[in-house]
Amino acid sequence: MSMSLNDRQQQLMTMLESTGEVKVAVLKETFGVTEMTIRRDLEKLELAGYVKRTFGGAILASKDATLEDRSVVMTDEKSRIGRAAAALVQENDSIFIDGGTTTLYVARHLKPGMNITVVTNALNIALELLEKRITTVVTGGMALETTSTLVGPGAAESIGRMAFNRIFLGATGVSAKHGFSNSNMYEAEIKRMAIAQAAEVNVVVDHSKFGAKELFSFAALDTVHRIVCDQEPEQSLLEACRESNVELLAARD
Amino acid sequence: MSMSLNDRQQQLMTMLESTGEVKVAVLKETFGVTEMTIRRDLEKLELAGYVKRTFGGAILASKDATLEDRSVVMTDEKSRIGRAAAALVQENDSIFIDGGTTTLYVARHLKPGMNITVVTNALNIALELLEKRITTVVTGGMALETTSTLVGPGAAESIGRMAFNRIFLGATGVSAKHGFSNSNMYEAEIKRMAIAQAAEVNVVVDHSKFGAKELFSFAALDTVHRIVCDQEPEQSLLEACRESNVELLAARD
DNA sequence: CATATTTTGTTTCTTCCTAACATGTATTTT
DNA sequence: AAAATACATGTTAGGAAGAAACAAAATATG
Repeated sequence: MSMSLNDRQQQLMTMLESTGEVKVAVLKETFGVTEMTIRRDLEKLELAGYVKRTFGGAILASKDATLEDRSVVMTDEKSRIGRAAAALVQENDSIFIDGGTTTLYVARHLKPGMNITVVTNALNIALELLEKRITTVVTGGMALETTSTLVGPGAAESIGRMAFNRIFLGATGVSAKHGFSNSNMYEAEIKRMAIAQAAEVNVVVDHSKFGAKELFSFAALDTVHRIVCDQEPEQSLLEACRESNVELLAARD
Repeated sequence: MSMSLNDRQQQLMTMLESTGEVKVAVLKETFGVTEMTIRRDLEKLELAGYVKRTFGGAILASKDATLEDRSVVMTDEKSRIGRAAAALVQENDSIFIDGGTTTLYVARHLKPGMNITVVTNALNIALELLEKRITTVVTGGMALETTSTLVGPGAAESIGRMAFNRIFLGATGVSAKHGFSNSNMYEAEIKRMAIAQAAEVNVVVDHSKFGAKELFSFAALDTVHRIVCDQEPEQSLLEACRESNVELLAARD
C-alpha cells in the first residue's frame, strides 16, 4: 500500500465531504471498478483515519479531524477559487451555479442571507444555500448518482425559461483548441443551456484541468467571460485566453 | 417498537458517549441478550438519529444528521408507517413521494437498488434515494427553507407532465368533512397537482393528524385510495372512510 | 383470569466483507 | 530488450453481519 492517496481515493474523499456518506455500490459505478477496489480504498482511508467504514459504505471519521490537514484533492485550491468567485456576486443578482465539486465551494463562500436568487441543478448545493438563507431555485431533472446533479430534458427545459446575469460552471477540461469540456454528456448539455441564458459566464477550475480535453465540449474558449482558477495556465493557453478576450482571475492567496 | 428509549438503550447510549464506539458482540455479552436484540436497539437509535451503525456495531451520529432527525416527534410511528407504505411499492412502479417528515420514512424503507422510478419535490428525500441507487427524478421549483421542499410554478409544471401509478403524500390534517389539509399553501398546491396525475393516491399520516383541519385543503376524503397510519382513527372518521371507500392501513406492528 | 401487546429469541436467507489467489500493468534491473 | 519486481485491480470462494419472518416468552391490560 502506497503512502499517498491516488486520484480515485482523493475524489472519493471529496465526494464524502460534500455528501457526508458514500456507498460501495455507488462508488463502484462512479469509478467503474469492482467493489473490491473500493473496499481496498476505504480500508486504506480508514487506516489513515480519514473515514469510518459502515455496512455498505463509509462516513467521515470525525468532525474535528476534517480540518485542513487532510490532503484531499485540491481542497485548498477549490476553496480559494470559490471565495474569489463568490466575491464577484452582487446584491440582487440572479445567478446559476452548476453542479460539481469546485462550484460547491462557490456556494459555500456566498454571504449568508444575501439578497440574491440562486438557481442550481445540484442537490447538495441547494441544501447548502438553504442553510445560508439564500433564495434557492432548483431545476428539475433526473438525478445522477455520482454528483447528485440534475440533468435531462426536465432540467434543460426549466433553465430555458430563465435568464441569469451571472453563471458559474465547472469543467473537467480546458484547452485552447477544444475549449471547455466535460466527461459527462448530460452535464455538458445543461452547461450549454445555462450559457445560452446567461449575461456573464464564469468557469471555475483548478489548474489540474488546464490542457485536458474531455469527450464532451460545451463551450468554445471565447464563449466565456472569465475563468476563475488558482494559478495561471501555461503560456499557450494563457495567450489563447488573451486572444479570446477571456479574463483570467487567479486566486493565488 | 416503543416511543421512548428503554433502560438498555439508554445505557447503550451512555457507553457510546464515553467510548465513541460500541460493538454488537460486546453489547450482547454486557446485557446478556441476543445479537438480534442489540441490532433492533441500534436500528431504532439510528432511525432516531442518535447513532450511525457500522459493520458490527455503531458510533455516535454526526452533528448535522442529528439536528434534523432528533427534533421530530413520533419517529417510531412514522417509521412503521414508512415501512408499511414502502411495502406497497411494486417493481417497475413510477411513484411520487411528497416532501415531509413522514414521507421521508417511506423513502428510507424502500429496498435499495429497486427497479422503480421515484419523483420527489424534496431535496433530502432525493439524496436518500440516490444512496439507495434508486432512479430519482426531482421536480423543479423554489426551495422552502423549513422542509427543503420544492414548490411554485416550476414544480407544478413539471409534475403536470408526468403520470404516476402510485403517490405518497403527507398531510397535517385529516378530517371527515374538511378532507386532507396542509398548513402551507404552496405545498398544498403541489399535492393537488400530484393527485391529478396519479392512478393511486396514498396519504401517510400518524394518528395525531386525525381530526385536525389546516387552512389549505388539498383533497376530499374520497379522492384518496388509501390512508397509511399507525393506528385507526376514532369512530366518526373511520365510518367516513368506509363510506368514501378509503382503505385504512394501520401499521400497528 | 384471559387476552392483548410488547419484547426477545430462532431460523432462514440475503448482503456485505475478507482472504487468497490470479491477472495485468508499470517500473526497475540486468 | 528481456526479466524481475512491485503495485493495482479483478476473481473466486467462504465466512460474518444483517434483515425478515415467525415463534416464544414476558409484560401489560381489561
